[in-house]
Amino acid sequence: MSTETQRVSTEARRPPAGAAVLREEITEAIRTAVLAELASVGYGRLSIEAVARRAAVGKTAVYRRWNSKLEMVLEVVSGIAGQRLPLPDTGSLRGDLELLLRVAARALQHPIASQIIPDLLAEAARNPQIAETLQAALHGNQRDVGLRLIGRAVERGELPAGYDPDAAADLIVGPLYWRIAVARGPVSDEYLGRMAAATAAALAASV
Amino acid sequence: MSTETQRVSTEARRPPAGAAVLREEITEAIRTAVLAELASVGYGRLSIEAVARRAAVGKTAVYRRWNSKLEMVLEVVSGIAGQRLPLPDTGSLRGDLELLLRVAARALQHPIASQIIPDLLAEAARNPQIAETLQAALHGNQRDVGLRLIGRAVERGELPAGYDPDAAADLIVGPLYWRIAVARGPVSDEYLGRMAAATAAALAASV
DNA sequence: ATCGGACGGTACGCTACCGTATCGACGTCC
DNA sequence: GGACGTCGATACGGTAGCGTACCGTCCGAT
Repeated sequence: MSTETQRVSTEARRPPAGAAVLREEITEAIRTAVLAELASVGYGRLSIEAVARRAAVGKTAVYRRWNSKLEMVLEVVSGIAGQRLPLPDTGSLRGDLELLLRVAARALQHPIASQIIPDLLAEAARNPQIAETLQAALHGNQRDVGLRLIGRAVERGELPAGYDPDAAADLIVGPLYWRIAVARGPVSDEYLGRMAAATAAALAASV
Repeated sequence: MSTETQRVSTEARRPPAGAAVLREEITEAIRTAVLAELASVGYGRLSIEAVARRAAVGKTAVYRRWNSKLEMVLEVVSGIAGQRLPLPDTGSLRGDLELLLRVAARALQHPIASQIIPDLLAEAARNPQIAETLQAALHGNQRDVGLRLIGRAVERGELPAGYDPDAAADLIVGPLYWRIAVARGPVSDEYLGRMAAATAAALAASV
């Protein structure tokens, strides 16, 4: 029920017999509209009608793809948030951190993302479905990255073994998220550098 | 316009001539209802009618106090978030941090706060009025606390002078906020202790 | 050439809120 | 006792969105 989004076709879906498939261009227009609408009014106020209006599409076209606002939003955001980001080995914990922070900062500073992410995170506190989806898409990803990063540092001898990956993630992502999505302060290169140094020290100290 | 919330009486308001004042018990019932409603549906979906229903009060009573949902919410939340929290000097940076984290954790873990705060922060990204209010009430407060805390540490010689208070606030509040309000992980005493140690190290390293 | 299905558009009845107005009941001050 | 203002309650017309059911059109597969 939660994974089955009616009959979305990212590509496939064989035409049953006659013809006519859901047109991908229209699906894409709707996806874009969902994101724009999410950014401008948030999940709570998002309405199917407004999405259809913005996509310049009939309500019918939307309901043909998803049964509800929740289904629609889940499919759209998980498609985006599920992308894994590679994290090359820079040779040092400090370097890995700085790179990670830089990549994360770029992503978080995207105007649409910086509106949608806090909104969905807040909504996740009320809606288990959303929480689950974000958990799978975002946190899972971040935890993996954190684990890899720490694993390397342990191998290099920069950190002792036996680490709590969740606590590490808090230390790594927390300050940046606060800075960008909450306090909404400026994020300079120099700031990211200091942040990386601070985080490296924090990780080393939190055994 | 933004500071004048119609004619709210926290206490005063002299009866003009005849008599009959807005009854404080009712104002209080509405305030409670606003918070409960904010927690359960968020600012976006919050409706005056639902607030009145929950407070077991006529819509009239609400409109008599505030002209709009925005005014109402701003007055209610700033009344709560504006409370300054004292921060006794424990004698060491590490101790001050641990105490601060403990107090903040208690506040953030309150079930109503943990629903409302992320919601309003997300909404603040769209609504300048809300952003301004939260800025004044929350961040101002936190920055002050951070400044005091760092000032003491500098006096003690635990930290070098010339600190960016905003960056310090990111390091102090960020991880905890992420842990509680976003990742929603458990927060044990032991966790807070490790966090305080990590943050102290981070502060020392981020010159 | 025919058929099937997705398309935009429109209309439907229904519900929820909006913000305002008006009502009688009650308390409080003059 | 009279005046006044708040109280809950109810009703008002207006707007918005819901989810469904139809149109007639277009297009690709048979």
